[in-house]
Amino acid sequence: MRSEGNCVGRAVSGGRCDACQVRPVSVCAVLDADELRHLELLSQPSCHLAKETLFVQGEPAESVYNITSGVVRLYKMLPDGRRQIVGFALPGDFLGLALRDTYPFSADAIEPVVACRFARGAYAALVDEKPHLLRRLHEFATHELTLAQDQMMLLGRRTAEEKLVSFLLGLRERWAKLHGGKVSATVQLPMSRQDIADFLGLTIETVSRTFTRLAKDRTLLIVPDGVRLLNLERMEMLAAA
Amino acid sequence: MRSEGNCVGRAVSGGRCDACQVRPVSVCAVLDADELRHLELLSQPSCHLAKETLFVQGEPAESVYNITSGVVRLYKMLPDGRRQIVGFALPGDFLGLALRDTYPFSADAIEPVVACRFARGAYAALVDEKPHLLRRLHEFATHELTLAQDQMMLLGRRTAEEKLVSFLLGLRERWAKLHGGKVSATVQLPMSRQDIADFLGLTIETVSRTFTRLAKDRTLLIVPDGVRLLNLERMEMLAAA
DNA sequence: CGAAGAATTGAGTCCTATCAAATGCCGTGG
DNA sequence: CCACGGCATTTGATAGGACTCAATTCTTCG
Repeated sequence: MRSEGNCVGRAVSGGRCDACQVRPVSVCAVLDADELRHLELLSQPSCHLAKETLFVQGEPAESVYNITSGVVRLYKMLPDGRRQIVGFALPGDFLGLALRDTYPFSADAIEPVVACRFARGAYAALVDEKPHLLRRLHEFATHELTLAQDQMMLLGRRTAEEKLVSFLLGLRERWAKLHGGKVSATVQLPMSRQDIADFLGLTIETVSRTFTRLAKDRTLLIVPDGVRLLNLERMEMLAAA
Repeated sequence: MRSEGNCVGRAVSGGRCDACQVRPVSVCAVLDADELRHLELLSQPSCHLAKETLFVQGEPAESVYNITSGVVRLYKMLPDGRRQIVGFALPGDFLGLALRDTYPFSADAIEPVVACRFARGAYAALVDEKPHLLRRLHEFATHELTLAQDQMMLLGRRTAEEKLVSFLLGLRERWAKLHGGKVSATVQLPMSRQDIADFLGLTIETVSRTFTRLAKDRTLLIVPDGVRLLNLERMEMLAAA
């Protein structure tokens, strides 16, 4: 039982690729004006409230999504309730890279999310006739794979403190790319402590304690909805170590 | 300092796609006879002794590889020596899916390995003119991504026993695919205990103790270079849990 | 047969998890 | 405006699973 994710009122996005803020960093960046017009015809704006589910692991993958704003958590669950977040999708990210028939993980909006939604079949057909689009999808997929392998290193071999610091630096990097390369000392954290814990393979208590310790160190400052990084050098040491 | 990986004597493989045992399960399965002949011209047989390094993380990616026999470990290291194995490449697997300019991880042969090696540039050029080959690479990449995400769940949220059992069942599945779907109760383990530990985010002692416990349980039997699964039902319970 | 590496086993410790309680935050409604 | 309730987060006390260090034992192979 969840909303279909249609935007209230008129189409907010999806019909307006030429004005799209995230196009340069998203899959669509490789399409020319003609192709964009074609894409617009296929796209449906899709808006989601915070905590709303976009799709559930194992369900038939009817749609693929291009996130235009907001953050989405992607996760897998074990039958006993243990959860592993496999990634956070930021604006510009694409959900459904595999174009497979069922979703390999669940996804829900962490904050209000706007996305371009496409019927998977139609999108796959477009990809079939546009090799450069396929090429782009492949680049995105292999980039995701690299991130996943880095995360394996993090989950398997790093301490709680290293995990948290690496996470913050990695997120900072991703926000910077979205903001035209401008890095900020403040890292926005729209996700909860529990989400962070489930991403890093820790408990919420350990995440909280580690934040507190780093704050006492003056390594960072906890601010509303984020952290301000005070000692970048030390953090980069910890993340590299 | 490592051998160039040229096979001793005449070309053993790489020039004989039509006789290739792993072609049906590998990337090349989508190529027709003409394309295979073209591919043969580009391919260079590449043989590697046990423990030999194929390539090192960060190096310029001169070659891509199609494994025809043997097992390769793929891993990342931290400056202080901690290691995370991000995957084991089996016959049919492709190394260099991303076609990027540097290798994102290191690779070495666990046992004697034979592979088809291609200059990355030439292979990329071929991919550019054969969209169905790109499509195939993309399928492989997204499959790898799914495996990586499953591994994230394993590393972040499973206990030592669950990790080991999931690993054994997963490997059994992969061997079965290679052997035409015939599953065997015995799982070959060409990798060392240390390799298994570094794949599962454990220490060698914990791996060893967990094996011993499962053997005392009569859940499995430790045999030379592998294990025989005695209580599949119990193992599947543990892996699902 | 003997050396070297791999694997196992044992004892003790530590990092992170667990359980529990207190505090902080925020939107609602009196 | 402020009290209240519900949820998120922090903090505290304790426990436990996996790690570390150390010593055998088992394999392999010259």
